[in-house]
Amino acid sequence: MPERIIKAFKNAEIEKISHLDYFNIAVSVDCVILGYEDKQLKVLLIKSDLEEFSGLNSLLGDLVRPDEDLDEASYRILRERTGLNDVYLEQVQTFGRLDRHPSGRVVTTAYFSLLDLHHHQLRLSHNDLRWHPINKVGKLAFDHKDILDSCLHRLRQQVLERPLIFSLLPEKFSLRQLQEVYEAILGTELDRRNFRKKVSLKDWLVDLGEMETDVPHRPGKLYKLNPGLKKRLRARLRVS
Amino acid sequence: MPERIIKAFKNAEIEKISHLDYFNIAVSVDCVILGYEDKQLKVLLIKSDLEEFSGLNSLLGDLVRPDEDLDEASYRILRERTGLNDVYLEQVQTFGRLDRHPSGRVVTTAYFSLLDLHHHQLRLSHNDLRWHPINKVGKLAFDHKDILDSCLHRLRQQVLERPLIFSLLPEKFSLRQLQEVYEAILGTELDRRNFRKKVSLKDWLVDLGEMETDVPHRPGKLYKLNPGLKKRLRARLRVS
DNA sequence: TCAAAAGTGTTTTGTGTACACCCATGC
DNA sequence: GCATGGGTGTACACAAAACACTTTTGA
Repeated sequence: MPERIIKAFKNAEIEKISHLDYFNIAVSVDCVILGYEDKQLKVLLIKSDLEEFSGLNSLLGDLVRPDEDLDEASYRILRERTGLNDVYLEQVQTFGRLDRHPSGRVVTTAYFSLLDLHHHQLRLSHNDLRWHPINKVGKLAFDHKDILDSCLHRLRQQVLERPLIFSLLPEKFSLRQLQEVYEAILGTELDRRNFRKKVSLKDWLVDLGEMETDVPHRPGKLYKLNPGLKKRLRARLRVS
Repeated sequence: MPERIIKAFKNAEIEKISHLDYFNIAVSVDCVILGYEDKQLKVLLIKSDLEEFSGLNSLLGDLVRPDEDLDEASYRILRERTGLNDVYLEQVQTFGRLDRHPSGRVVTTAYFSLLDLHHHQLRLSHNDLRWHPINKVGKLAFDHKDILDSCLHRLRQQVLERPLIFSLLPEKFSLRQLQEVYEAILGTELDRRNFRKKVSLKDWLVDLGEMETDVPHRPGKLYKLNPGLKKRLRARLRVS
């Protein structure tokens, strides 16, 4: 750890231990990358390449570089792993248990991200990357199950308040699709009439004047997210 | 940074830069320690001892030691600064801007803490520690104003949902005192009848069968926090 | 003509808010 | 007896929840 930082936190005890190799704490970010498919919420996981966790999956993370912000680091991971740039990302919590990483002290900040799993630009970086239905995620490497749970908890808290959910859908979608995404996230069934009423009271949607095609039943109207809200989402993100 | 960690995150680019001195990122915690006095919410600040911020106040923080958890580090700061051990503490957010610390790269995790400013065990560690009404906090050192704001935002979000507020009060309190704390936190006035109705519907309070004394008006009943909830608060904390 | 989902309104229930009067105490 | 806050209940508005039938399309 650089001398200047130690001096800035002037403290005899720190000076004593600061030169020990083990004093350094590594900083990483882990991304809970969520998508939606087959009426299920899915999370992108990779086979862990650590011996200690052989056979287990883990979230996508990396060490934070010295020249990048925490937010930037999580955007980088997303970009490297999915090829997507323009996605929703939110910091959730930082995990710092002493024994959370078998190779040493690593403090990690968790982010969740919502994206359209069928986006034409989506290119998974690696064969060992797979989408897993969140209801079927078993044991994960590290404390990644805790991280996943805390991100899902945050997502459930926020999804009714703020128009996050649209990042999971293609640009054009029907009200049924939208409702199914909510049901997948919240794990409950919703009443169709009440749902439509509630959504129509917010200013979230724009009627495209188009209809579904290729459905084996009466086609529904198609909507898109109110373009004014996209900006607000980004602005909100920048605050953190 | 230890070799083992670099190997665990196997990545050619990291290996290249990992031995540079500046690669190391320091990890700190900062505590927004809140108390309540004179119908105002107050935050404990200290005069910054960095030249770059001379004349400014800052939050209480310290580097995280290699052998302590993030949560432990924030408890340690609290203990060192106030002498109090048994206080409410919650992690809020992690701040990692590149230029947030003038001496180098420091990523900090923010916690807020609620305590009884008149607790008999409270012993401030330092003469430069002062309680500042949150409405009169001006410019702070580092990004500490952002940190304070984000903690206050979180506190306001949570205070109606969960029985956090009692940590700010002495063990015995009247409904008026309780209402005044809510008003100080939320920055609004509340209707007394509606407030009492709302509180009585929750299971938060136990009627002590005692009355206020030494008040120049009709004395009110005294209450304490339902003891069952103290445990829940601690349990909740442990999760993070 | 059948299956599947679209689309639409009313009633009930619960919750939040506004508001006014009498009571107990200290001075 | 007056000032101060304690203690209580009711009416209204709004939001959430329950609930059923007709319509449109493709197969």
